[in-house]
Amino acid sequence: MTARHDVQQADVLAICKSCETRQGGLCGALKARQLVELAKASSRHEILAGTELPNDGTYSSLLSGVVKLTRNLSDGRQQIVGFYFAPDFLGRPFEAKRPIKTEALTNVALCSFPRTVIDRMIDETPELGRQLLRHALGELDDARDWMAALGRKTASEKIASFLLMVARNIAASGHPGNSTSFDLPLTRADIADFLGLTIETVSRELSRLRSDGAIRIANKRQISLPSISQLEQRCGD
Amino acid sequence: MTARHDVQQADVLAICKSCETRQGGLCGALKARQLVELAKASSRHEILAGTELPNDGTYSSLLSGVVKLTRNLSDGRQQIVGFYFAPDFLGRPFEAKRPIKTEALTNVALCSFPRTVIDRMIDETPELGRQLLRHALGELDDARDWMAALGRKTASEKIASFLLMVARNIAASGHPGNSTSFDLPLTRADIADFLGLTIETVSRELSRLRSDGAIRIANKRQISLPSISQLEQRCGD
DNA sequence: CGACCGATTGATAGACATCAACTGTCGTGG
DNA sequence: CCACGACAGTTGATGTCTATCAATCGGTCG
Repeated sequence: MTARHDVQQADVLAICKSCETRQGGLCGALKARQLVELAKASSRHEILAGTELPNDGTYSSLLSGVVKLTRNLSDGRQQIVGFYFAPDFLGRPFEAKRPIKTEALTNVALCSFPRTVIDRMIDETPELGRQLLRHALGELDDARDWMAALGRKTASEKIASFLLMVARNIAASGHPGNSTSFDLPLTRADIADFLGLTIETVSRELSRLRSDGAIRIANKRQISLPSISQLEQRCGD
Repeated sequence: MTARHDVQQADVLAICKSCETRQGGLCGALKARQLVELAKASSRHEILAGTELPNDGTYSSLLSGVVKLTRNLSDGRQQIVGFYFAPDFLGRPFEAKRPIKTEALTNVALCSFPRTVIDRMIDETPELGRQLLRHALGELDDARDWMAALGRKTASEKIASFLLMVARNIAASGHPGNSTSFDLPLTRADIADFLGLTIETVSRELSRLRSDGAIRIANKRQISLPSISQLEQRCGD
């Protein structure tokens, strides 16, 4: 964790520049003066894979890595209810109705902001509040998409949809448009907990997709999608 | 639909008073002057059961009735991804990533506001934007709760959870604390589409709950829950 | 090396879906 | 008034998808 009270305005702007553009405009809603103020109040964190993120009210930009949100039933059954991929934005103002655990799937780098600073800026800049609302609604859309998948898709459609979702979020750019490859940041158990399946079913369906030629698998975690459009056929929607 | 350009300030405040308190403070965030302005721009609508609600950007208070949100897969499979019960607040700024259909399950009464008026008031009153964000996050919590149910609960747990959810939202008040009764505003097909089951399974599980004494059913749609706490045991969480 | 963990694969079981028959209710029209 | 069909719902017989139980494999770490 690195404080930044010493940085100069020019430095700050340089630091923010790289993620500002990628963040879908969250910081982009701010005036330069506010950006400087925010950056000065920000702090960087590195979090190891497997660590639970504190659930205080702070907001963070996810600079790198993948984070999962899980909800548990009383007897230990687990459901992953969401992911964050860099460069996404984490943070939950107001407390949730139900406990949700936030955990790093990979090593993670965060740029965190105290809640008080953001809250004050919302008052000064309604556009920032609008961005937060837009972001929350985007998460809501995602959750509802996965509700449809969990309720109505077959195991194999779930897997196909899941692989495409991951690919869209972390696939290395520079691939020809209709194919891609990436490292899965999840274990089979995590995939199962996300898709409402067992690890055995996940494994079987991945194997089937592989033998069908729809995907290639190297070393368990490295996935290639030779034809994205072909995989989309298998999604059910 | 009734325009209200003629009403006086005192009338407006009287009209709003009854729902303002119930709405979890959405209009409560407004100053009296704004409330008057908003009420003057508002219009009442009555919508028949089974009708699809227009997906323009307008916001509405749901004064009475029940509304469902559905998402469809390409081959006709359907998933209900949310409900609105009076007195809730409907309205989606920014367009959704995926098409979602909004439909009245019962006859519905709405008090609608043009988007432009609300948007301007957000600029004037950041607290209103905060309320909208809080509301969206509440919907997100609900969606994630149902993700866990869809992915990890058994059919019978899903039914129990569903009945409790409906009861909490529409049960007539005045019941002794641990029992309640209500009319289901949904068909078995709707319940199935919400819980990711078939109508036959829904019917069977309802019958089983009835023969277990956990619920009583009169005329297919009138449900009594003799013991809420006993039903909560059957929810899995 | 042995223990452990993630993953794969096989055999079997079970929960829920599918197919089908039937009931009761309602509205329509002869 | 009753016949008729349409529709919501229930219940039974059977099928199938995915879970469960179990064995095995490869990699990693102490």
